[in-house]
Amino acid sequence: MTKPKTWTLKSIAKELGVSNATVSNAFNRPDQLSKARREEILAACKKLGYFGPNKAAQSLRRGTFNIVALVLPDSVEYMVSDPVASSFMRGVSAVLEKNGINLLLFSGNNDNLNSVVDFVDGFICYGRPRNKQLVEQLKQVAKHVVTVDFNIGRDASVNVNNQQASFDIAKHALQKNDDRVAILGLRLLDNDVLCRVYEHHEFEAGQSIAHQRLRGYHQAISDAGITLGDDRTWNIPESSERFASIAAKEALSSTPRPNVLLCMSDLIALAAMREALKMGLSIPEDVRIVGFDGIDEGQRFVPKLTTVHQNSEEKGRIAATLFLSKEQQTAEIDYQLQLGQSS
Amino acid sequence: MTKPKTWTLKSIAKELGVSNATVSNAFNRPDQLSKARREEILAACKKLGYFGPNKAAQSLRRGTFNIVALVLPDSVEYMVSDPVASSFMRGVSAVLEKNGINLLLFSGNNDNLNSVVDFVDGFICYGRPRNKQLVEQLKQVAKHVVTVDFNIGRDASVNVNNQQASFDIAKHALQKNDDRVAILGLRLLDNDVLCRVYEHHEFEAGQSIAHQRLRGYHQAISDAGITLGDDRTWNIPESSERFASIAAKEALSSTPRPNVLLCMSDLIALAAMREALKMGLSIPEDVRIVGFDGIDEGQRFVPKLTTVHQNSEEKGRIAATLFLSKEQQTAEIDYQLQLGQSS
DNA sequence: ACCATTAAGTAAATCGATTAAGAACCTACA
DNA sequence: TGTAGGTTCTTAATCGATTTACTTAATGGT
Repeated sequence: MTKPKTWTLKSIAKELGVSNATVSNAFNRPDQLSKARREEILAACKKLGYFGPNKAAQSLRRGTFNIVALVLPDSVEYMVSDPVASSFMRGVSAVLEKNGINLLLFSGNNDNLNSVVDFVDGFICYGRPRNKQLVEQLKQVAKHVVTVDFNIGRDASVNVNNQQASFDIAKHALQKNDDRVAILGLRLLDNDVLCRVYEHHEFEAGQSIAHQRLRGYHQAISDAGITLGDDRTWNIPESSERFASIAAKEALSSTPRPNVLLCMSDLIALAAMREALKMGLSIPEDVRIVGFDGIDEGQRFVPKLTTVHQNSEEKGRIAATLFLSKEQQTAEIDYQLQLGQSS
Repeated sequence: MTKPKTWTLKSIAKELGVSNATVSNAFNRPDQLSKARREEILAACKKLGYFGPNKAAQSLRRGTFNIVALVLPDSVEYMVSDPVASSFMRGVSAVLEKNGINLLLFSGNNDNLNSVVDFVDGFICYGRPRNKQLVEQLKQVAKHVVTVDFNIGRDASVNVNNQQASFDIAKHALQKNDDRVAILGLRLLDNDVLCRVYEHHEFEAGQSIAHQRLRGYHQAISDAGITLGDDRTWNIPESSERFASIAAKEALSSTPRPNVLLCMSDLIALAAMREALKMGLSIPEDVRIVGFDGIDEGQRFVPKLTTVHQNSEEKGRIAATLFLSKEQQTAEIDYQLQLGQSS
């Protein structure tokens, strides 16, 4: 007498001659019915092929979804390609998975949280999204948010002290006050262009990661008694080999030819090293190059890359844990200088 | 007079003095009401801060969700680490993103589709899941499925001819009939152990990628007039450097020392090359090593890796496109031998 | 003036569940 | 015997929307 080909709570209840509530309780609240009844119902469901309450309906009613959206700074596509970002994702997913929570990838290219906000429990936001609207929406409509590497004054956040770390690595790279420094910056500007940046009034105040790191560099440079030329900074729109190579080539052929290259990511630094070697320069004699992130490939490269290592995976784990705990706090993550032969 | 702090279709309708249906239509079916009414309503909603129908409720009613679950062969964690897998993901996400569809990561460690099946439009399944139950459930309860690199006789699938490709690469690697061959297999067995495999009766019939590739190897080996020793096959449970190194070291120190190493992934092949070099062997003179996948790092390694290149990103794009088109078909993907100096 | 057609909007059923409130029955204790 | 308390189960409201069938009014043709 199996009536519907796909069972619902209601049809099951009718079939078994009990009320809706009883079936629901059998699945959710064992204390609300007798053990005998419960087992009888569960057995019948299994036999009929009803696998339990529909999650979509359940979620609507309960207002919880068992899904968290990971807001990426860029397209999902880009995210998966970036070793640092995927490390972070690895950490996040490990924790969520253990807790039976599903992970939804939300592209930073979207301009509206709206399309997902109604069916997720909240957001983990990895880096300040380019789209300012997203930030506003996170503040206003998100049920729960953990931000990473930036802050919106809501719920929790996890950060690395980018400015301090950049200061440290730059200080290490700089040796004499006649060093010729150039900076290969990652996403200093909002637009997507690869360009040489001459001036940007937001630099000293901006809260993006790039701006924080830039301030660290600037401080170390001025501490070393060096004056940074106003055409010594490049903006690379994304951490990809293609863009980085072009910028590096340009920087290394600019006058005066830099002998110190401060790179805002390891991917950029590696591309720069490849270009430098291709141009016949030796590292670190002719040019010292330092990176940021601490990806594996940097340690395998010859010469080994000098960089700031941040444990991205740990960062992901902490972000996810913070999310689940619903605590309201700011966690600061450690970093370490990783000294190689590139500087 | 803003009554509720969070608006619903109903409360908005009451506030504006129109019916539920009219507000719904204003958002979804412009032809059902006058232009004037519609604009009036939309403007009012914007002003009051109602961002449109709740997606969770909408989904429940409509039965569509704008979410597709990507079923991974392993944990999300592992997936993000594997360059081939992330390439694939990149392709999938690029297409989905363009179509406004969200991507949910579903770990292959889950033993039950149940937790997500009710709120996704379907599944893209990357490689046969270890968990047989998952396969059964995909067949039975999924609204729509596209399988990749395996087949369940439902909806669509996309495949590479693994057996042919493996045959080709092995044929290329083998030169004389006294070659001493060893195979570093990836996930030949269901369990998670790193081991030397002496015999496994499913090998010749199995449909997993590993089994297909193994058959290709076997065929090339026997075509070359070589008899493969029954202790010349290793099982590596996941494509990670750690496991691969151990297996490679073992294989290279086994007797008779192999002079041809057939590796089922580039990651494995690279680890094997590192071990071989560490042992003072020269490549390809002492040992010829070939991989499978065609990842970037293989092309940068010295000596350059000889491998089968499969365009994983394209594979992802095709899988996603197939999913969206809802067509029922099987697509076969090209591969190319990529000849380096490692064989 | 009459009927058919179209446009604009509404009432109410429905998607598939959860849960507060209450009914029916049983036990136990003074 | 009456009442308090505890189990066990049911009724019905609710979550936030979509959509079919229907009402009403306006238009037009003959």
